[in-house]
Amino acid sequence: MTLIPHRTVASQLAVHLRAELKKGTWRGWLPSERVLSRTLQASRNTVRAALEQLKADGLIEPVRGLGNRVVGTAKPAIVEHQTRTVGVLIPEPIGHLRPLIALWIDELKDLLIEEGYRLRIHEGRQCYQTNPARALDRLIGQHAHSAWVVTLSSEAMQRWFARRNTPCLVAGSTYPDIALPHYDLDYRAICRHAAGILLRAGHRHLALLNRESRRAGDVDSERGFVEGVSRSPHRDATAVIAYHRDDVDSVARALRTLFDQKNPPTALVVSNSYAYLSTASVLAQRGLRVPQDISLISRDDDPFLASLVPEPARYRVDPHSFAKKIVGSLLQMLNRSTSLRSPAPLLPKFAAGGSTAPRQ
Amino acid sequence: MTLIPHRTVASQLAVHLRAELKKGTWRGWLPSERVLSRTLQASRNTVRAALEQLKADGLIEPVRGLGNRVVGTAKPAIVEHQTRTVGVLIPEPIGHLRPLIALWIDELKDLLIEEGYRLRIHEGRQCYQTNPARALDRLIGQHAHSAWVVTLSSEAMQRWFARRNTPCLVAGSTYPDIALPHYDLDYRAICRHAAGILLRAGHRHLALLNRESRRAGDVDSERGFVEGVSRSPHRDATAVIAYHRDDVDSVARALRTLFDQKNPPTALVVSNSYAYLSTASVLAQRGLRVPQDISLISRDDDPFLASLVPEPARYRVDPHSFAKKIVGSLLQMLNRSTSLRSPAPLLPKFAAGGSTAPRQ
DNA sequence: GGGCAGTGGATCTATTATTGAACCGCCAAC
DNA sequence: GTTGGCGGTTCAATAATAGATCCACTGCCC
Repeated sequence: MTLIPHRTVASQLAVHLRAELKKGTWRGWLPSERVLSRTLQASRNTVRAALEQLKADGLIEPVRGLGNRVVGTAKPAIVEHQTRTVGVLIPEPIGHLRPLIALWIDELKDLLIEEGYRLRIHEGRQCYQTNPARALDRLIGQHAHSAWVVTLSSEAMQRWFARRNTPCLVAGSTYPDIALPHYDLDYRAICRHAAGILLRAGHRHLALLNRESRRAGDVDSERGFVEGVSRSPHRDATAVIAYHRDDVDSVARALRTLFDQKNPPTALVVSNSYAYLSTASVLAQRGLRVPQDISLISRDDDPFLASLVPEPARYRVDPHSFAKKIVGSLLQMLNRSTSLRSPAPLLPKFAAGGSTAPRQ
Repeated sequence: MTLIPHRTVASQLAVHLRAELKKGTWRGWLPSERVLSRTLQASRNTVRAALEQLKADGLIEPVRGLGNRVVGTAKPAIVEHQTRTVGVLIPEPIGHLRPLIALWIDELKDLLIEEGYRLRIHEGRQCYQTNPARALDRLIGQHAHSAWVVTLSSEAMQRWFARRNTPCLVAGSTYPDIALPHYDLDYRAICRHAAGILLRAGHRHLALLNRESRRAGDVDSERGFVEGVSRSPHRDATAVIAYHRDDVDSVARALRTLFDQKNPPTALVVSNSYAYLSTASVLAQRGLRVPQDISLISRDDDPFLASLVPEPARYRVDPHSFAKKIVGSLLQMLNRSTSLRSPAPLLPKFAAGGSTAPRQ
């Protein structure tokens, strides 16, 4: 599999070269890249990719016009015997997270074990507060992981990690001007699409039920949702956004404010599958029926949604492929093969379900 | 460095598979190509390319419709328990299981790694059919695990394992005359308790929505439920049991037969949290309100239930302590220190929630 | 006997790694 | 200064791989 770096030719060459260096085959300067390319039976590009890894480890130092100088031989031993663990930062006990998140973290654990890494889960509620610096300092200082995977991260957390050179992968979206490697769903496109679906079904008063905390993904959602409505040909279409926290009551409150107004929405996009459950049951208590009285779309997926009647229209994600992308980026980062580009965000497939209907 | 492409993934896999074959990891038949592709993290095409090399070496012999047969019957290597792995047998992909089950399997994985064991998850739908002997023969024969953990097991499966001396722990209840070590919740006590709660609230027509498959835990539930009603001082109390499968439609059908009869129940115990979701939403569609029109209790717990309005009355379980019990029994079994007694079944705490009300 | 789920066999497309070849600016030596 | 070799960069073509979809075959269950 090409995503796993050590299976690529470049990484195999890097391993080989590291061994040769350690043996002391070359002192002073490496053979030129063109020569290496010939002796190692690989193209110069591939050799260069391998050399890049050695450079990142501080073993060699390329000098323009001269060659690759051998620098230090002490380092690699330390690199080898490093802990080889990866930390995952989550805000709550894993049992409280959404099942889909638990699933991909689980997959990530398996994939990393296969690669010789152990995954350590850190439930650090303090790191998710408004000023996380102290908590993060302590946590990251205490645990010498090879890399960190940060889930559900706040802007302050992302800024903190961006300032350090701790290897860090954001599982989720990043805020506009933060240059951290990240991987997430394309929430902007999702919500734009959801708005389009509802508008085409004849709805004109749409609402987005969004998390109050405004994580990057939520901001993107909002942006996409508003775009979807404002760029539509329907000039009479309106978009309202209501905010909720993670508890049931706040969802109920948000719904009350939405539906107690004069011109209540006829279609709702819910940004979170737990909130979808709350929404569906609160609407049922108010005597509103899905989809006859109101159409619902869930932005997030979770296995339990399949047990609802009607089945929620939602954007389906495969936790396995999500975990694979994450682990791919992670290993790339751990092997320092190249400077990491964030993979393109994932655009999940829309499953129509039965929770939307044309406006009556 | 040879010119033979040692560097392609396919060739690396071939090397790896050759080594595994020599070790005697698989006897008789190789795992199916699709399974190999998953465990080896490579596409089936690549796996097939690797298998082709083994075939050319005469190590395996593919049989259409059956699998890849191991030919070179060198010798049953004596490396029996060097593997130090534990197999978990589940009927569906882990993402389809209830989150709570996924959670304790996850915990189990962590705890076992700490003990030096690897957990291998086997999704064997065939092993859950009416006659699982063949599928089990093949699965258990193929994988030389130190022990097996069997979840959601049928009676036939338990009998199969009881006849062997394969170390096996049943995660769940056992059928009456089967002497396998097991650990589960005390479903009999739970359902007896649930019936008592509803009777004390004035309900007289109770129903239990139970799984059709009648696993041991479901049988216990039924027994406890009937006991709870029949032993009550209320002579006019009746207990009905309706059966459903694991799909939403069958739950809807079961509910229809319950509520279309002349004297419908006013209180319902649902044996499964997914079925609880289906039940709640079907009732909402019929215009019945919880708890005003009907009281509900969920026998099983799952995190997502907390997002429902009203919050379901249910029996709460801590997946961590459940996993610890399982791993405790398992390690006792693996170390063969003493003959294993099954730990006492767990009686979880009742959380009242808001889904029950006195009969109007 | 038919339906069904699982198997290897085969094929297709999209993505990615790798190749092989340009060209650039830099360096030291002639 | 010129020259040839060096690393740095880019590019298009190619090979490997992933991932999906069919097929024919097998055995089990109904």
